[in-house]
Amino acid sequence: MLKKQQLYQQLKQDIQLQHWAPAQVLTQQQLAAHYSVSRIVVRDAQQQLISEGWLSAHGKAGMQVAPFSVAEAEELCMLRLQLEPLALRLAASELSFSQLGQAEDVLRQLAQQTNMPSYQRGELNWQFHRLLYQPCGKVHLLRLLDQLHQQVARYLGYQEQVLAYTDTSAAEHQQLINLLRQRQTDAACHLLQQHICDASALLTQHLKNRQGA
Amino acid sequence: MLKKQQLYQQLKQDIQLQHWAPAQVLTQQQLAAHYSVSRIVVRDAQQQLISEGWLSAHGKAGMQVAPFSVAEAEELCMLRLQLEPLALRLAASELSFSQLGQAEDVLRQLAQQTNMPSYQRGELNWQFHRLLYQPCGKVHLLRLLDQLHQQVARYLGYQEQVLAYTDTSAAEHQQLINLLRQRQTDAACHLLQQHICDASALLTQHLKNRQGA
DNA sequence: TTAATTTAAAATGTATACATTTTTTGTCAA
DNA sequence: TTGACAAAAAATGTATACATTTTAAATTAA
Repeated sequence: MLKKQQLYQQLKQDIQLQHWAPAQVLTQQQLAAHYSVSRIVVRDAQQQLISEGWLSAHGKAGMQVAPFSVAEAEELCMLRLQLEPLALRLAASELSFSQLGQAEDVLRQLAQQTNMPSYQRGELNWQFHRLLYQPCGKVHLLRLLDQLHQQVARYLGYQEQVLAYTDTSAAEHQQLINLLRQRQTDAACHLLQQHICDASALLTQHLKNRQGA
Repeated sequence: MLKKQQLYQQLKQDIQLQHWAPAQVLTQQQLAAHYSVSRIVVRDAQQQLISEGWLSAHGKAGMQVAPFSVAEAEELCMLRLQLEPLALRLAASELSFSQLGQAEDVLRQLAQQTNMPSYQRGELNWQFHRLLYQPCGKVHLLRLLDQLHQQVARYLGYQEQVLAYTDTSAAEHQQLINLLRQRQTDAACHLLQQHICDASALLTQHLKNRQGA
């Protein structure tokens, strides 16, 4: 087992779940002690997390957990809005019925297992979207979308129910599948755009309220 | 002086200039010896370059210089085509006359100093574009565009004159400035789109010819 | 000769140790 | 008290050393 990769995953998740607070300053030693690994391992993970935007170099000493900002959240949503419909458009003609079925399976999971922790619900939600984009075959685009999703996920604050998977969302997802199965690509892309747009508005409004409080 | 950062820059440039060939497999020790640093330093740089797509993990041992593929080049161009006009649109209303003047200065440099090595011409060309996007204020988008440009730059193969800065390109750049100065945002974005589209076509065609030869 | 298994070499992952830089603390003078 | 300067503590950058894994080689049996 590669400790490096383990620590990378763990640390990223801990940031995502806000076990390390936004804007908090961490030291290599602190993390090495906390996770019981040597500083070398911390450095490797740190490097990767910095270049993915989870951490930022903090002056000459220490690293800072990426702080929250409404502006950044809006930017991330904007990028999703720009790129996900593109990915879907490229993937649409390649999407096999079996793949569409797979995506539907994920939807069913979401609908049935209602007592799942919201962290997992978020993951499943992305898995659904990801399955639809996958066949576009653009590695850079897909990697980028993965990163965007993870960054947005930070802002969702998984303990909140407000932004969880709603009935409306479920219906839209099903409709998306239907459109794709009928090869109505334009309509599907448009629906997706609307879907992301709504989710973005919900998120940014929520953040603004929270900031005010 | 941080050796880590130095090596990162140097190694990236060496890959860009194809001193390390595409698809070549490198070892940490090899690089440590070649650049006269310890393996730790190599690891730090390696990690960063992997997550930016210059290198890829190669099985369990070694790293591979990202190979060339026409498909990847096309994808990178597509992403530029999707994102740069967006950045320009967001920046357009914020662009001050002084900033437009700065961009024009870069154009003049390109026009006058005709004996510049093509590597530097490429850099100046990007500097011009970058100045126009900067005021959009979207850090993720700008970082992304920087990375895209650098990756595309690999494919340009700076020794070639074919893809160098042409008169047509110069004229289009100037026209872009004029449109922006008159706040004709839509026209400017459209011109930019055309500009990138042409450059992309030139590049991919060139790659396809090269592959056939 | 060839295939397979064992053995040696090399490369990476990780830890520890040292050097340098940065930050903090503490003392002393104004 | 405050400000500046010096000393010490802490954190990071880098190197070396060790352990583990992976690759290559070599020896042996069929």
